Amino acid sequence: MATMQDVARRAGVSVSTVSYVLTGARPISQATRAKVLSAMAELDYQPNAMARGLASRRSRILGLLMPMDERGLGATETAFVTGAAAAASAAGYHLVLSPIGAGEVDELRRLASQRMLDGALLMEVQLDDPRVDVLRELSVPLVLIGRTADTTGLSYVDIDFDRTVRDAVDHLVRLGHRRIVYVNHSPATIAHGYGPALRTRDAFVAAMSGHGLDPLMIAAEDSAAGGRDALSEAFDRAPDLSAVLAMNESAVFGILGELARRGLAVPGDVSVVSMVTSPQVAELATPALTAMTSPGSALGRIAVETLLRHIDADSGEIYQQLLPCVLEVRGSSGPPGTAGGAAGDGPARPTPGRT
Amino acid sequence: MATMQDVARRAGVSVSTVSYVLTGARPISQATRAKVLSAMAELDYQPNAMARGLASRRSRILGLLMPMDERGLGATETAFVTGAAAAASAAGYHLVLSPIGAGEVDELRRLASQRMLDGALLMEVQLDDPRVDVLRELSVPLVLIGRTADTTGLSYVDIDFDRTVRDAVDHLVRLGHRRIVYVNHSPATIAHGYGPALRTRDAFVAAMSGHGLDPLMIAAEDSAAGGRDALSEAFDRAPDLSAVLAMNESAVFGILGELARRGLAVPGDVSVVSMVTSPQVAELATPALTAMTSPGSALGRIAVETLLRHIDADSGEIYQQLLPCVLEVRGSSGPPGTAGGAAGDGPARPTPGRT
DNA sequence: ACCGATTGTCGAAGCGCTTCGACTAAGCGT
DNA sequence: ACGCTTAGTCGAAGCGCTTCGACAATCGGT
Repeated sequence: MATMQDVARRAGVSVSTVSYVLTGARPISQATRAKVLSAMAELDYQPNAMARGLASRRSRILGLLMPMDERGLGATETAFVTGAAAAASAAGYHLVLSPIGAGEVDELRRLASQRMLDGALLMEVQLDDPRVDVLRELSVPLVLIGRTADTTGLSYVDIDFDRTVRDAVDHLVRLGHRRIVYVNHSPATIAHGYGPALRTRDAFVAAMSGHGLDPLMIAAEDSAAGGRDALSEAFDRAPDLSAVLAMNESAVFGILGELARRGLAVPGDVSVVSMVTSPQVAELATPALTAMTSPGSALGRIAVETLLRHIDADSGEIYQQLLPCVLEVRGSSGPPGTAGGAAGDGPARPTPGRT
Repeated sequence: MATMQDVARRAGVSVSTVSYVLTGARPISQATRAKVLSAMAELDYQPNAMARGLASRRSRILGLLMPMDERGLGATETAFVTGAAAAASAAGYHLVLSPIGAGEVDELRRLASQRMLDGALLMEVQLDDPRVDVLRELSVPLVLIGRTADTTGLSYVDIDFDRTVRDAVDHLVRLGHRRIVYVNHSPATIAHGYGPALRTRDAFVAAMSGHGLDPLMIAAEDSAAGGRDALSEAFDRAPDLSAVLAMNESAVFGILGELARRGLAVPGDVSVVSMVTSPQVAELATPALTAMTSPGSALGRIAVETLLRHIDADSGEIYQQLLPCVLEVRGSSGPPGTAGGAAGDGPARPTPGRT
């Protein structure tokens, strides 16, 4: 392992000069810079991260605090991660993921108070997230992915649920649907104040009302069984329903199963649109699901850029940004009342869309 | 931020003594240790990771190199990660995940040659994985999750595919099935030499032969459509088939869809068993899938323990370990030829055009 | 009672880098 | 011509920790 000493010696300059070449903290002449760079290349020099971190009090590490619940990560999350990692890498930072949720605050405190993190991105943010307090206390810059209840003084990036729901409803209404039911997360989740569930609920009411339609929402457990039950309830309360908008990725499969059991065709009898769903999951269903695809990778990039802005210009300035999901029409939505016909991948009135 | 100086001063000892208390590198009397510890507590002291890393040439960071493909992470992977993180944390190490696949070798080289990693765990190992070469060259200890073609001198932990396939086949045979078809990954995947596909193929042949049965394998594309096609092919080649064993999580949903389309009940007409599938995914199907559940969390723990053994006793000793998936019987498997009656969720059979 | 080993502690020398102050040599306006 | 800023470089002082050698004190064993 070559050190900076070696490079300096070989280039015939002092170590501080080498350092300045690397960091750009002071002007260096073209000639010197060239000598230094070629010495580095010849020695295959790589700065030692620890030494650099110690001296500069900057680790060049960004933490991505990502709870890993049992149910795995959707493609949305992985897209987010890769987007974020690419952005970090481009800026000369490392992005390290740590499976730290609102529960494991201790581990976070360890990480942060050892001064390992220059900043942090929080995923799966709770309305009242203890991780925020820990990081603030240790004055580690942070950016939320999602939103806490009180976002004053906090930067975040999040999905624009209002816009997303509105676009989804518009899609169905434009196809001719009037009776649309919204299958949300479970009552418990809603009662617990889970942001996306609340925001989409309100957005759904607003969007439907805007079209002069009656907004019917049903809360479903996050499981296939929950979806089946939700669909039954939906038919009880609105026998004439022709479209389902589902927030709940697990329930969607139950909904489809129950629809099939009742001998109803998708989208001939009932159209189904899934929210915040990755293309990969959408393709699992038969027919493939028309869905609102989340802007995972863009969200990741923006989050990192925002965090970096905080880090190296730590004015108290804050940035709050929302990105909508984009509609991708696949086989599960079509005009109402065309049972037997429009099935499959049929011409469901293509809509421009894609990330 | 309190430093070690502060602690030493407050405890009335030298810094080296404080250090020895922390690292245990030399014996310290009970009395002194107590003084030091209480000084630490009072000052809320946390050692600075960078300084420690620089001085000791050990970062106490383990890298988990986890490719993040577009399709997201299964529950198996997340269980692995949490298991690994817990084990690392218990040993005083940090586990950082880096979305580094066989493609992004440069990023890995950066990470490793900056001496940031004390060791690495490689997920999604390819038969000939360039990451292994990079790490060896930089002499970073590593443990594979999975296996390369040549594992001499390499430690790994992996799923015991032989045992897993055998258990799955035994389950079906014991239920009375004779005609069992194995739906593997795609021909391309197999041709490319993907380990699990090859190993399960061979294990399937062995297991079936052991029962005096004819081993029929079909390679399916990794998609719902691939599953549908595979099932059609299966019926062409074995009209009397009564059970499907599927390796391919994406294809399973297509298989179920096609079964429903043909008006065949699961498990009344055909039993379906899924391999290496998480409970969460298994529950998505209707009926829920009987599946071989992978030992994700245990795998993670063992991998970390193995890696640590390498790190702090770097004899050339190697460890190679296999863990089987365990059978979890749900609704999709039952005795053959009991259409209408069988176990599971009951009459899941009518209705062309489900899912 | 004396030796060698062990236990317990300290001071000091780094680990490989950044960064501050100092210095030289130009370049500028006046 | 004068001081003054700016570009370009160097030496040295750390950053907060680990670890080595030294040394005093204690402890059997004979």
